[in-house]
Amino acid sequence: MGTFPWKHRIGMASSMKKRQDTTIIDIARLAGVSKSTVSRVLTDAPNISKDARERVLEVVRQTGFRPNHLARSLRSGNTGIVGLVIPDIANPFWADVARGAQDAASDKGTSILIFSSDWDPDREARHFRALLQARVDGAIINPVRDSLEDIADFGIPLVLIGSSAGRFADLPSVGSNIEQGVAIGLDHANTLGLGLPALIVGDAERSARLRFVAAVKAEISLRGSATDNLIVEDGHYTVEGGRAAMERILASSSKPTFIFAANDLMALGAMQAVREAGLRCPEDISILGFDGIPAGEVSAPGLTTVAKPSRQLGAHAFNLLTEKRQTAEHLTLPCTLIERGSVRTAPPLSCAI
Amino acid sequence: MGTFPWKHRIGMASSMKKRQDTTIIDIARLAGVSKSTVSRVLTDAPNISKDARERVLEVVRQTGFRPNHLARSLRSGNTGIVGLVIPDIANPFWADVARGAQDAASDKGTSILIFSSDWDPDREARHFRALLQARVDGAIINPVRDSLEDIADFGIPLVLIGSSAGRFADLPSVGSNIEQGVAIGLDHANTLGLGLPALIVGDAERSARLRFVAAVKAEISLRGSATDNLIVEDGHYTVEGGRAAMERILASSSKPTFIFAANDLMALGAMQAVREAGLRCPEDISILGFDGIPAGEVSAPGLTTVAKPSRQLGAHAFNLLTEKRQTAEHLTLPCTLIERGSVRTAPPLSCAI
DNA sequence: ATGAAAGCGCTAACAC
DNA sequence: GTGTTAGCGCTTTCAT
Repeated sequence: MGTFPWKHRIGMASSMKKRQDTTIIDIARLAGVSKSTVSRVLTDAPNISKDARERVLEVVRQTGFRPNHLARSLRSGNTGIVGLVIPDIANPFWADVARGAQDAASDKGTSILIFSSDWDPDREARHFRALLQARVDGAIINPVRDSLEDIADFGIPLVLIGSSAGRFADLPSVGSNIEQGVAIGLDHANTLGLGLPALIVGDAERSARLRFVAAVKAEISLRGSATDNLIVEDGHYTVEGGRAAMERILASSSKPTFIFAANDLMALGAMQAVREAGLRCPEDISILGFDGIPAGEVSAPGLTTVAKPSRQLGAHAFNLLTEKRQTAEHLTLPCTLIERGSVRTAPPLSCAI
Repeated sequence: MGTFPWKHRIGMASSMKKRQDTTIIDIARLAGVSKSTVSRVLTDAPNISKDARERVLEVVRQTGFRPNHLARSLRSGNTGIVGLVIPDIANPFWADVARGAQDAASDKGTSILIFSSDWDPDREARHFRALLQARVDGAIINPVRDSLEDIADFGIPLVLIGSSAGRFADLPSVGSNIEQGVAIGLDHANTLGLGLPALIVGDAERSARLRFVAAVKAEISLRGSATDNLIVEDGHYTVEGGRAAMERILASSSKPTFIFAANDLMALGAMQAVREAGLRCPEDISILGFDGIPAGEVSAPGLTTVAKPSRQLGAHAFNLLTEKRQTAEHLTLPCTLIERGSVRTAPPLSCAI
């Protein structure tokens, strides 16, 4: 429990307003009313005479009084704080999700406690505990694993976020529509006559991988092609992993000309590998990403990708948290295609529409 | 004030442990001691019999009891929460700073309330208020403007972070060493015989710009060159701005072969502009960035840049906050050079060592 | 419409 | 060493 014995107090500056040791009682005395009246004014309670309200408000203004949120929370039961547990705030996709949640929360006067789990169940558990003790009003979490036994009876409103979120029928969730995203990506590729993609995917333990691969296979089957010998390489969701995966693909006997990566970081890594191998993107190999992170704008060529609505994801998650619903709602937001330069746009002669 | 009337409570799952309505009193009764004893055990106070301690601990374990942090905070005066106000959590540099602070805080059992100010004084002010009301134990802030009148008498421990942080003598601060960073960048360039740089910088209102330009001029003077007709273009710290600035430079009569951008985003934008103009980087134009964001790894060519120790910045800021010092300490962390491919490495014949 | 009083769950004097 | 007693600053009945 970090303690802060050193209360840095400098200046006193211009206004000379005292440190916040003023309480509701002082206000009451100054305004010539009881502390209940002050409380009522401050909480916008009904049945307050216009006169009393104005007197109190005036004193509050003069003193610069701000009610102690802690005391208020202890009494009323809610803190005006929600928790957000994501894999890594330094990951651009998740940072954007956090930003979306933050903005939505800010609109409602709520603050956000952010934690990074690093996909580590232990860290995740620690963070859950911290959230509970902070008595947050609710939490938005991207569950590390598929089992949530520990958090199911958290006793606070929960919203799950991310690809695997929808799997928990009991809990409200918001995620992007992977299937639709894969569909528009593959649709685009098909329009350009790109043929079957080789896949670079994330870790097998995470259900996101299964879902992505399944969606790709479904989409390919739909077009009447076989999915049996689809190339699938692990890229661990990182640039380095993507590069290594691409190197393996390049070294193999198969010579795919179209790579579909399950996230942008891996796509970018693959792009580097392609370049380092002396090949050109998109002329020799087309690369399609999945995320829509800003880094894809500045690569050369720019990364064509299926963008997830990261910010909206965060915003909707927050809104879901505040709405009082009886049934667990499952929101699925659509992805959009961002065309940049990493996919060969000039279809060959034998192009099939 | 967001209220959460809907307490989603599902499952009851396996453990059937009740909702946290258990209090320290229940524990006391169950353990056959008084509530003070329980409190003492829970706060690791001295003078507790081994026997009592064990009985209490056992009951706590069985009930899964977790003390109400709110009540504890109200009484003890500290919340175990610190605030972090940065320009934008979706900005990779700041996200990394946040991550550093988060990790340092996590080690000490402290949680972090993160806010994005968007360089907007109003938003910043709102966030300050939220922090105060949440009764955080302290705050790390990157001040939007150079005046801090409002926050000087915050009454809570404060640590300033960022380039302009050191300007507030009264408040402890941590920032990266811009002068040293500029020096190693320009040193590198000089070694390669790159000549005078054209600068792409941020907005004039922020002191960071002045500091950067001043450092560059100082460094150039030191080498005996004139700094009078240094090219300086605004890039507003964004990719788009950097691209536009580069286009302006390209369109001008001056034909610099070396660009030094005050942040990586602008450097990356400049790189795009160079490419779009049909020129090559680094053969025709060398580009040096300043930040060290991951996106610089995946550009083509990779961005050579002066990296700020973003994560350490956050970590040190947090540590500064918790340390009890009497004097306001000013920490300045060194930058490091990351060589990638955007600076021409083969010096011309007329190279000066 | 307003005041008095009773806590929210916990920590910190103060007794013993 | 342990229990008793006050509150922390606020919201919320319950009277009036």
